[in-house]
Amino acid sequence: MSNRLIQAMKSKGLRITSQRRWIAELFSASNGFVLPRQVHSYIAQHLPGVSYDTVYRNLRLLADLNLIEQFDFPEGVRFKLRCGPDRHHHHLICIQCQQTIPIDFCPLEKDLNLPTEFQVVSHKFEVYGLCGSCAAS
Amino acid sequence: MSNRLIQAMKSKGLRITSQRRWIAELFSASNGFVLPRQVHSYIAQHLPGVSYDTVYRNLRLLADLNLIEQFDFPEGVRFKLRCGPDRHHHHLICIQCQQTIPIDFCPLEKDLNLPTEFQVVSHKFEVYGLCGSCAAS
DNA sequence: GTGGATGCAAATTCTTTGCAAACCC
DNA sequence: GGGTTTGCAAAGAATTTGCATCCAC
Repeated sequence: MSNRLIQAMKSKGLRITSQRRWIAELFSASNGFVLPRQVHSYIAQHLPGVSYDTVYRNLRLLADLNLIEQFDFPEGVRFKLRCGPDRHHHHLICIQCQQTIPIDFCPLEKDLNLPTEFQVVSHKFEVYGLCGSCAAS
Repeated sequence: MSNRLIQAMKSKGLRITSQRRWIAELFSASNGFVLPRQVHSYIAQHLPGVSYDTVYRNLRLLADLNLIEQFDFPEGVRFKLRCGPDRHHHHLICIQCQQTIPIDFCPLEKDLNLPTEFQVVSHKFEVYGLCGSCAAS
């Protein structure tokens, strides 16, 4: 029950309510991107009566604290547990199940030949496709 | 007045209204990402009384027809003219003025060492930062 | 003339906010 | 107990839809 997210929340001084415990539970069990409404219906299975805005507020809070990662998909915003600070990496993202698979390759480590006057601040690199199990089915 | 977007709209069988002419004008004059409301206020300067939903509907339509590119920024969705079919490329994107600068480098042409069971469908690679003029000011 | 496009208004959906009651520490 | 968090309800914002009128072809 004391997963990484719970620990991180504690260290930020947040109170560990049952709602937050289940949010942490969900993100720890999945490495994919989920929609706010998916989070809410998951929590509601365990805590009937949980309000949508509590879930939403917590997702926003966790994203602001940089504990989860926010990502804008065409169907709307999705969240996933932020990867540990171990090593910079990117992801393969399954377009079917939103599962993510880390990859080590980073384009910015290559010789990009960028115009010198452009000051790089950040970058985004993702590969979309079908993961092994989604491709099989 | 007969820019690429206008031609593309004609070839899709769309009627060229003055609203659409100004939308085409805007996208042809800019290589950056613009918000729907920016598009609307630009059109409204030339066509007072143009409705927001007409602009919005047309942006959606052009995006569906793949003539403009939709992109989700934190402040909301933005659009820009789709690059010509000349050569696959990526962009530097200025986080200040949303200007884009094409770059030839494509990570997928490199040796990524992806897991073989993953079927790649598409990819995204963008570099964010400050363009020359924004960095100077 | 006719079907597609527009403008208006209202409906949906998504996201945010205020506040009293409930609960964690 | 005290300050956070929650649930409810309502406000805002973004996006979509219905429909009569208008206009490009």
